[in-house]
Amino acid sequence: MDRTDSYHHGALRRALIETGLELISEKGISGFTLREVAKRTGVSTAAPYHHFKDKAELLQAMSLEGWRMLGERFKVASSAVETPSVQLRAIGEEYIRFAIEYTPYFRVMSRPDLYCSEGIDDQGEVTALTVFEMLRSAVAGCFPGRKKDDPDLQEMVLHAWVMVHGFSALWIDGSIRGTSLGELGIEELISMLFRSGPCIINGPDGKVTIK
Amino acid sequence: MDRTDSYHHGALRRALIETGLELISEKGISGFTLREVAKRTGVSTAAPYHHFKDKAELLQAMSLEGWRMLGERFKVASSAVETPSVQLRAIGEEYIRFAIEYTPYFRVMSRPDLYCSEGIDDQGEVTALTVFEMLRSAVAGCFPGRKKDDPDLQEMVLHAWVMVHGFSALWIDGSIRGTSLGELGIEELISMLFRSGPCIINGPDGKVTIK
DNA sequence: TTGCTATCTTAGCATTGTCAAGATTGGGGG
DNA sequence: CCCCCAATCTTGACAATGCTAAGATAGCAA
Repeated sequence: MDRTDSYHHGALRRALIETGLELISEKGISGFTLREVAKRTGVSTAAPYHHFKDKAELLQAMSLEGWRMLGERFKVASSAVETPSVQLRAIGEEYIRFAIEYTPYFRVMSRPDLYCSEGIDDQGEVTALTVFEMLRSAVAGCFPGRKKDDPDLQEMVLHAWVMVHGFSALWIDGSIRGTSLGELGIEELISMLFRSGPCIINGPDGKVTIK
Repeated sequence: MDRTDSYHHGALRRALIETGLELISEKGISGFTLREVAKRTGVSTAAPYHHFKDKAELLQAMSLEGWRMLGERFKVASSAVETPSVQLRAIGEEYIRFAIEYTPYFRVMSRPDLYCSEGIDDQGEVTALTVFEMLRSAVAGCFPGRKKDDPDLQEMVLHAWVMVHGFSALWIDGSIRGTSLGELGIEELISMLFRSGPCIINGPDGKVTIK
């Protein structure tokens, strides 16, 4: 075998990340193996350790890249000159479409337990926080004049985040497909998610009404 | 060592499930190891294989038990003689509180990839579906007279599910704690989640308004 | 007691994460 | 032009893990 194949001249790091994502795409997170990644990339078992401290650090690198990509998408969606609420919706959709289109990234990003040892000053966290901030400011744009800690604003952020994340997680795990909702197409489900038809309204005093 | 200790006389299965949940509670899913479970239960490495085909089957058993428990909770919440919308909210809260109180169960339940090989006729699926059906009928109770495939009804089911699941997932992973929302207490967040303050309304034609 | 069945153990193999020590590469200084 | 050095990669090994085959042991029944 030609030995120069196994010399990536500084590009191994990149190659490992990409191969890793492919592997996850094929076999899921539990099928993600450092040795397999190395083998597929054409290097020895120990080669990855010259670029990543351990398996967790590779995963963290992939996650970090994912957050950066999602951040970029958010930025593009926000920069479109439209009303704030349209931007917010675009951002929400972006979250979901990212999860579907770049599922391996999303899978890693949603498993902080795999690479945040004590979760303190993880750089991935920072990027995730950045993305969260973008969502938050998108919501804030819809409510000009409200302070940062306005309850209504926080509520909207929570709602938005929880919805897009919940949907993404359930969808890529195939949980939705198994139910009666699975008969609907993905596009239909997405637009359904952002629609506001009848709605249960829970008053602060526990009073509940239906609009 | 007293040998009779290692003989569980038919109760090993139970013991393995419980020890397994403890392990997950301590070290998370990635720290869940058949050998460690066996050791903690006081049996040999191979003992679990007389009760479960493999690691996946143990996880499936735990998941199944979790879904049953959640189903029970749903039933209790539903049986309270109140208005349907109050019941629906109770069920939603139940989902979240279950995830918080029985986190190890919830972690397994949200990882179907770990025990659904080809996901076809998994018995765990069935129980999960049962629970989904309970949620769906709770929503349906709020809209009497609507057919099962009524779009509004489906929309509400989707909203409800996605919200409680999204919140639960983000919360137990600690993702919320890292953000500005993390300053709020869990009770505050939960009631915030079920409140309906201002709301972005996306018309079917793409028109967006804020209420 | 004797033998049967359910249950558990011992021993071992393949895979994986990780590390130590050595080999290989390519570019820069002589 | 050649040789050396730092970066990069490999070999070989160990411990932990999932899993299996073969044998041992417990408790029950006749």
